[in-house]
Amino acid sequence: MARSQTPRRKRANGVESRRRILDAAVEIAGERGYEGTSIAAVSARCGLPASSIYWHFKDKDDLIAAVIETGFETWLAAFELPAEETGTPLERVTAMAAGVAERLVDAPDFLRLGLMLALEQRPAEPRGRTVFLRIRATAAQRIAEMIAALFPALGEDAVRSLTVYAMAGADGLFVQRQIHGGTVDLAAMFELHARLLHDAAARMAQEGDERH
Amino acid sequence: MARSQTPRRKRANGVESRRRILDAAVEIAGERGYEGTSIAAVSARCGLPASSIYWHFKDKDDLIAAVIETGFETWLAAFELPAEETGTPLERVTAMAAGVAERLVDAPDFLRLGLMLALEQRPAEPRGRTVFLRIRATAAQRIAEMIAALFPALGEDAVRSLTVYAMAGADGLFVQRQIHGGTVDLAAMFELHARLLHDAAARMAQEGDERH
Amino acid sequence: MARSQTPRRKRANGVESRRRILDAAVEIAGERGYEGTSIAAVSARCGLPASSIYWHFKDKDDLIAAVIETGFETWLAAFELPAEETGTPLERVTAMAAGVAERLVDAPDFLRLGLMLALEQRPAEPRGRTVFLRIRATAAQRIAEMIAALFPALGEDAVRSLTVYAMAGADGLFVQRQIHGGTVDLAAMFELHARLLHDAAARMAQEGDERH
Amino acid sequence: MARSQTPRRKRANGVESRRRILDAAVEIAGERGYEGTSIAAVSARCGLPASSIYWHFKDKDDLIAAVIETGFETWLAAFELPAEETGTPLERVTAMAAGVAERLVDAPDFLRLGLMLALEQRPAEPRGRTVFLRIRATAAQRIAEMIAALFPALGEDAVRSLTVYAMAGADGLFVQRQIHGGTVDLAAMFELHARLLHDAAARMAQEGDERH
DNA sequence: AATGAATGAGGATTCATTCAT
DNA sequence: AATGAATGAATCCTCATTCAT
Repeated sequence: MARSQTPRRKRANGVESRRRILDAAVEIAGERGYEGTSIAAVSARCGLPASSIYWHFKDKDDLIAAVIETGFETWLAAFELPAEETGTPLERVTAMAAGVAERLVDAPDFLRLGLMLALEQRPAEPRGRTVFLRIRATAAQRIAEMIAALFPALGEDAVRSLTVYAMAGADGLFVQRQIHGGTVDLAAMFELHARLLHDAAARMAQEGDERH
Repeated sequence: MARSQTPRRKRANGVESRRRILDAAVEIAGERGYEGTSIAAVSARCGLPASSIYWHFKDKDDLIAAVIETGFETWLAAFELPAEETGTPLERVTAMAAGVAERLVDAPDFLRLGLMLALEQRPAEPRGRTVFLRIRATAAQRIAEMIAALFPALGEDAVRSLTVYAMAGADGLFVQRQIHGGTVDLAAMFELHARLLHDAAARMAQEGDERH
Repeated sequence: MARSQTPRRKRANGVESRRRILDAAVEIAGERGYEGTSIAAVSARCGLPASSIYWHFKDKDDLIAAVIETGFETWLAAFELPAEETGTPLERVTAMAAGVAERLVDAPDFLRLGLMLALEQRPAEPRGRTVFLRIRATAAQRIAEMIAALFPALGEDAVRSLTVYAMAGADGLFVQRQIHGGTVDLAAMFELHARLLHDAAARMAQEGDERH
Repeated sequence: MARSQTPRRKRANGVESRRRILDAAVEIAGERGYEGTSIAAVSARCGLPASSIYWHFKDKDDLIAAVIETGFETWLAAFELPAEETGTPLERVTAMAAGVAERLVDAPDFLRLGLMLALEQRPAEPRGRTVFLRIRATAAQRIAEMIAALFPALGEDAVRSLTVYAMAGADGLFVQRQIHGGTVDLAAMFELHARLLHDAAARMAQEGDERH
C-alpha cells in the first residue's frame, strides 16, 4: 500500500519512453543528419540516460531506422485519401498534389532526414537509408499507377519518365521550402507542378496515339 | 647535381598541397556530408598529415567552405556559354537546360555536399552552407533574368514562381540521379523540364497579356 | 559464490573513482599548474581512462575547480580550533599563526595550485581561480574579525591594512618554503610574523587612542 | 641603387625583432605562465612567424629564460640607488622598501612569471626558473648584507631569518597586489613592512647583546 | 635575417557502446 | 524497464619544432 502512494510516473513505462526517445531523435536527426546525431544529444533532449536508449534500440543505426519508419507512418496516417475517384484527370492530379503539399509543410523533420540519408553515398549504408528508399519506391509505384490509370495511352517509358519528374518536382520543391522557408508557397507551387505534369502527360498520350 | 637526386623529402609547395587537400575533401564530404568528413580521413586520402591541413585551413569549417567555393568555381569554369543569343525561346531554354544537365552528370561531389549542407538546419550554421546558398542565389538571379528577357510580358510574381520551379526541378532531378544512378537519363529529363517551363511561361505571359 | 572470485573487472563505484581522480589531480596540478595538468597525466596517475574522468567532471576547468574546493575542505577539516578564547592577545595571535603554519607544512599541493591560479591573469579566468579567491576572501574576513576583536581601538583602515599584511606574510612565507624547502622553519617564521603583527596592532591601537 | 628605394623597414633588423618577440613573450607569459605560453600566441602578438622566433631563440625554454633575464635587467636598471649611505637604520630600511614598492607597481609581468615558475615543482625544471631563483638569491644576499651592516650585533641566524621574512613580505605583498589590484596601497604596506622589520631587527640585536 | 610549409606527438573532449545492478 | 559508471576509439585541433629556401 505504501508503495502505490507515489503514483504512476516513474513507474517504468516502456511505450512512453520509446516515444520520447523517437521524438527527440527526429528533431535532432532532422536538423543535423545521421552523423550529426549523437546519442548523448538525443539523451539530453529526451531526458533519459544514454544507456536507456540502448534498452529500446539495438544501436544508433537501429534508432535512426526507427525514426524513419515511425516518421513515415505518422506522416501517412495524416493523409485523408480523397477516396472518391471522380473528376477530370487534371482535377485528380491537382488534388493529389495538394494533399502532398499539405503534408510537406509540417512534417519536415523526418523527410529532411530521409533526403539527407538518400544523398549520402557512404560505403556502409545506414539501414535508415534503405528504409527510406524503400518507402520512396512504393510511393513512386503509387504515382506511376495513378498516371497509368489516368492516361491509359501512355507507354511504359513515358509513365516512368513522368513518375521520375513528379518525384523530382516534389523533392525539389521540398528543398526550396527548406532553404527559403515560408517565402515559398508550397500549395501554389504544387498546383503548378500538377498542371505541368498533367499537360505533359496529355501531350505524350496524344503523341503516342498518333504514332500508332 | 648530385644534390637533386633525392627529391629532398617533401619539397614545400603550398599551392599543390592545398589542391590535394581540397581534392580529397570534396570526395569525402560529397560522400558523407559535413559531420561525416573527418580530418583524419581527408589526411589519409591526400597523404598529408592532419596538422598540415590546419596550416592551409583554419578549421574544418573553413576547409568545407573552401571546398564549396572552389568546387563551384571549377564547375562554372566548365560551362561554355552558348553566347549566341538567338533562337526561339524554347530553343534557348532547352539549350540552357542541356548545359546544366551536362554539368550535373559529372560534378556531383560538390553539389551533393552543397545540398546536404542546405538541408541541414543546425543552430551553428557551417560557413559552407552560407557560401553554397549565396552561390545558389546568384544562379537563381541569372535564371530569373533569362526568363524575364524571354517572356517580357511576365509579371514579377510569375517570374519568381517560374524561377523557383526551375531550381526545384534541377535539384529534384539531381536527387533522383543520386538515388537511382545511371537509370535516370538526366539529359532527357532536363529537356522535359525545359519544355514544361517554357510552356508554363508562355501561358502565363499570355494570360497576363489578356488581363490587361 | 564461484562468481565473486574475480572481483568482476572494475565494479562501478562512483564515489571511490571520483576521489581517486581528485587525488591524482591535486598532485599533478599542485606541481605543474593549470595548463601543465593534462587529463592524460591525471588518467595515468589515477588508473582510470581519460573518458571516465569526463563522466565525473564536465571539463578540465570543472576538475580543477573541484580540486580547489575539496582541497580546501580537507584542509579546513584538519584544523582543530583552539576553541578556548583565553590568553593575551599575543598568545592568541601566536596560537593562530602556529595553527596555520602547521597546516601549511603538509598540505602544499592544493595551496600551491591556488596561488598559481591567483597569479595568472588570463582573459578567460579558470573557475578554480574564482573559487580559490572566494575562499581566501572568507579567510581574510575571519582574520579581520579576530584582529578587530583583540584590538577594539583599531579603526577600519588599520584592521584592513593589518589583514592584508597578515595574509601577505602567510603567502610569502609559503612561497619561501616552496622555494627553499625544509631550510625554512615555518613554525619559527610564523611565530615571528605573529609577534610583529601583534606589535604593530598594539602600536596602531595606541596611536589611534591618543589621537582622540 | 634601385635597391634602397624601399627604405629601412623590412631591412631585416635582428635587434628590433628580438625585442618585439621578448615584449610579446613577457606579456603572455606574465599572464599565463610557462605552459600557458605557446609559441603561436607569441608569434601572433609580435607579428613575426613562429619560425622567426626560433631564429632568435633556441627553443621555448630559452625564450622564457631570456624573458626572465632581460625582464630583470630592465627592472634593475630602473632603480636609482640611493647611494648616499646616511640616515638612521629605520630611514634606510624604509627608503629601500620604498624603492622596491615603487618598482613593484609597474613591472609585474616579469615578476609574476618568475613567481609562477618558482611555485612550479615539475621534474624537468625550466631554465627560466633557475635563472629567476639565482636572481632572487643575489637579491636576498644584498638584503642580508644590508641588515648585517645596519645591525652589526645580529647573529647569522637572526640575519637569515630576517632576510627570509623580508623577502616573504615582499613576495606576499606583491601577490596581494596581483589579486586585489589598486586596492592595495603598496607604498604604505611596504612602509609598514620596513618598520616591522626594523623593529624586529633592533629587538633581536638587543636580545643578542644582553645574552653576552 | 627571415619565413612558408610541414610534421609527429599530444592536447581536450566526445563517440557509440557495454555491463552490473 | 532503467540507469550509473565505465571504456577504447575517434573526434578536432594545437603543440613545439624543423627545414629548405
